[in-house]
Amino acid sequence: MAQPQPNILVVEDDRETRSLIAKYLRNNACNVTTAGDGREMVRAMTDHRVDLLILDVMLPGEDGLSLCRKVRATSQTPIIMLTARGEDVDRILGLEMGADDYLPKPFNPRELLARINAVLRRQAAARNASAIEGATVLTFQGWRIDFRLRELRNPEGAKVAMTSAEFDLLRTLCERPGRVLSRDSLLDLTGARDAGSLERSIDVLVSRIRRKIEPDPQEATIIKTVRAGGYMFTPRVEAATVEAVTAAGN
Amino acid sequence: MAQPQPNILVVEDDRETRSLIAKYLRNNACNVTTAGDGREMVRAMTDHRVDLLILDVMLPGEDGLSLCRKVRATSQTPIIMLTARGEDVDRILGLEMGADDYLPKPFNPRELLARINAVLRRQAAARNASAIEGATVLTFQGWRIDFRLRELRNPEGAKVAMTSAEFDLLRTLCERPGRVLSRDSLLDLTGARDAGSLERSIDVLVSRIRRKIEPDPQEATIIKTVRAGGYMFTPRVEAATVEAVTAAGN
DNA sequence: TTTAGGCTGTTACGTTCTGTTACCGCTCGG
DNA sequence: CCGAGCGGTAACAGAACGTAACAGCCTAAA
Repeated sequence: MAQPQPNILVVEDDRETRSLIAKYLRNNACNVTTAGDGREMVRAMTDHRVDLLILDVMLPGEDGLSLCRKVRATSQTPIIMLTARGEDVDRILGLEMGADDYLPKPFNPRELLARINAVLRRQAAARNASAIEGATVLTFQGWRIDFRLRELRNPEGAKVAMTSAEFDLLRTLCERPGRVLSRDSLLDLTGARDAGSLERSIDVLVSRIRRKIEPDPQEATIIKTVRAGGYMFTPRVEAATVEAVTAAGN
Repeated sequence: MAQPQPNILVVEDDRETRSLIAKYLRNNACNVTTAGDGREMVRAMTDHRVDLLILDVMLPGEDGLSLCRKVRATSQTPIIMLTARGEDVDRILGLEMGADDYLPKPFNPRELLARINAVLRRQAAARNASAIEGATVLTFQGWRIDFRLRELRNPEGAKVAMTSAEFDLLRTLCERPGRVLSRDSLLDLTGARDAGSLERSIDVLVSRIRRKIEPDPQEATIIKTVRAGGYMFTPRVEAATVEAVTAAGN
């Protein structure tokens, strides 16, 4: 859903198990990296983006539960825990709610794949839902976009005048950060399709938006161009929902 | 809306899971009470106000679905059900019983918090909407509009003269805050359609209203224009208090 | 009934917005 | 190094919007 080939990091000390899992997943449209312990895991996660973590509970050095908690402290990367025995399951469920799913060994690799897909799907849905449904205010790099008031404020808090079409496009982009959106789908998503418009009009709009929000419009950093692909909104986006609800309530 | 710290009651028999949820929520600006079964739940709910209920499906004695139904019979307290391992059956049952959301175990506490916020937000919005529907007096940004007396007062309390077409349009707009209304539907909603009038007449009316209520008519903030869409009333609208209605009425 | 005054929709004109086009520079493959 | 294709953006024209001005209509008082 998010992307055709999810990046999966397998953390498992037993070499044989590890390569077996990796091989099976690679045969099923996954990019797989492996790590034998916590240190290797950390290195792998700083090296490249990881979409999902498969984490053995029993590991040399720092154990899986502890690693799970640490990962959770800084990221929302989904985690599937592999437990040695069925009896441990309750303990893991009770003690460590940071994991998104667990799988008792021994397991059928097909089931692992099914759970991976389920977790990724759930996550994509949740992220999408929370962004679309609730949030009336999103923030990125200090900027603040308010869908309700249809206004944009820069990091200094000053209002930045946006026209309707510019606002709609920026909104569409920053509701889907990190995804490449084709000109075609942008026309659909902004509802500009009916108004009879060609794909190049998106380029012009992007150019006009960049002039307003990019520090150096010559070298775009917020809205990146993907050659032959479309555009991508790159900053991390966060919903300012909680503050908004609280503030609105009073 | 009710308050910055919502009162949440967690009903879950497993002590460890219960205290973990409670701890996490307390760290995230919630007042939490806990109960281990249905009886404790009822006692907690009579003791103090509960803004949201988190209800495990599997409970000793009366189960979660049954409790959910009973609560729904007498109150509108929002409910989030915790279901054992993702059985769709539970989900459907739970939603039919009147739960507002469900969450399959195991779950990420962040997700629980996100759903809590979503449910509370939804409820606040619904309550506000129904309050607006029946109200005879609405307020926004200190302004006060009284449908019965057909008068508008500014934040200083001074009456602002409105013609009846202006009043009808303003009323129509501020009864539907945050929604883009097309010129066409505005003609319908204000009942001006019969009077044979073109869509541009809405523009003129909006312009006249703005001159009376916008601080800077050049840059509208209360009634926003959505190009090729229509107009939107942006301020948060609240139904005036009962006392205020009485006072104003006499 | 007449008349004055206010309300309302229509028209017209200036302003702003937006899609289209054209031109130029860049990138990539050869 | 070249050519083809892609993207950035200035310039333009058409559409949408804001609003002043006007004329028809209604109401109320004389």
